[in-house]
Amino acid sequence: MYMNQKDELCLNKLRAIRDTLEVIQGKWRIPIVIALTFGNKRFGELQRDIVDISPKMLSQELKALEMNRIITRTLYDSMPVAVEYSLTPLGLSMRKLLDEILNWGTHFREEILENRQP
Amino acid sequence: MYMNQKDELCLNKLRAIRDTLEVIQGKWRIPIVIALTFGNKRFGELQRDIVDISPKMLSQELKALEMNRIITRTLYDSMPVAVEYSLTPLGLSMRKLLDEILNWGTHFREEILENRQP
DNA sequence: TATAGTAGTTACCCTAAGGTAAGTGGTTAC
DNA sequence: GTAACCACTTACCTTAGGGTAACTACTATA
Repeated sequence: MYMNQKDELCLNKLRAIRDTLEVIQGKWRIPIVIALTFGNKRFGELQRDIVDISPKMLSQELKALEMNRIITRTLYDSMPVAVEYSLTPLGLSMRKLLDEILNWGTHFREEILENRQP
Repeated sequence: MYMNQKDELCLNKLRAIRDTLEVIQGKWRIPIVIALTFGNKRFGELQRDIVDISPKMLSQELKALEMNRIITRTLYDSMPVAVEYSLTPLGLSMRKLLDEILNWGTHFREEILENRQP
């Protein structure tokens, strides 16, 4: 069986979409990225900024974001030890995507609320 | 404790983001929406277009999308019974969002592959 | 010496997401 | 009459995501 161009294009699109979703999916990754758009932060700062996140989830999601090259972990060999997290260029490139997610979410809520009480 | 404007703005943003993620999250919702951007489709057509989706998942996700007013289900009282799914204006308004998800996914893949063999 | 802050880790648990396989009730074509 | 298409539904199972609580190892301060 041969694949035509349309099928191949479609598969590429779905793959790109899955890639994005894999990176942004979950409860905490976008909040972490957004927190870091306000500047580099340390583990404790992130924990205080992102209300309700546990150290386990924060640590786990930071590792995943680092593996995906969205953030960088910098260890300062000071006493006591300090760790700083920051966005990579790839992380910064999520700006437009995050804006669209935000915009559509706002639009969605307006539409739903609007149409609930006509 | 009072909340300042910055905190409130941040909470609104996170809520909007959670709203969007709730709608697009999961393995099948975006593929379904994308399939419907090519035109109205019937259950069986969707099942054939979206490779690997089971009737259970398709039915389940269609219901969720309908509840979120992203798609409409139209029953034609013909023999045999025909059902057609189509995007609502709200569903159509996801275009830019989907484009950004697609764009960033493509960019992400390029960056990752690029940096793997420098 | 006890307390708090640095940055996490580990063990355990529960729920939700998703997959598999089979069945349902109707119609139409062979 | 039986096979196949339409649009699903149901029961069952496995895995992944996420939560809680306690613990680690080190340092600084009262």
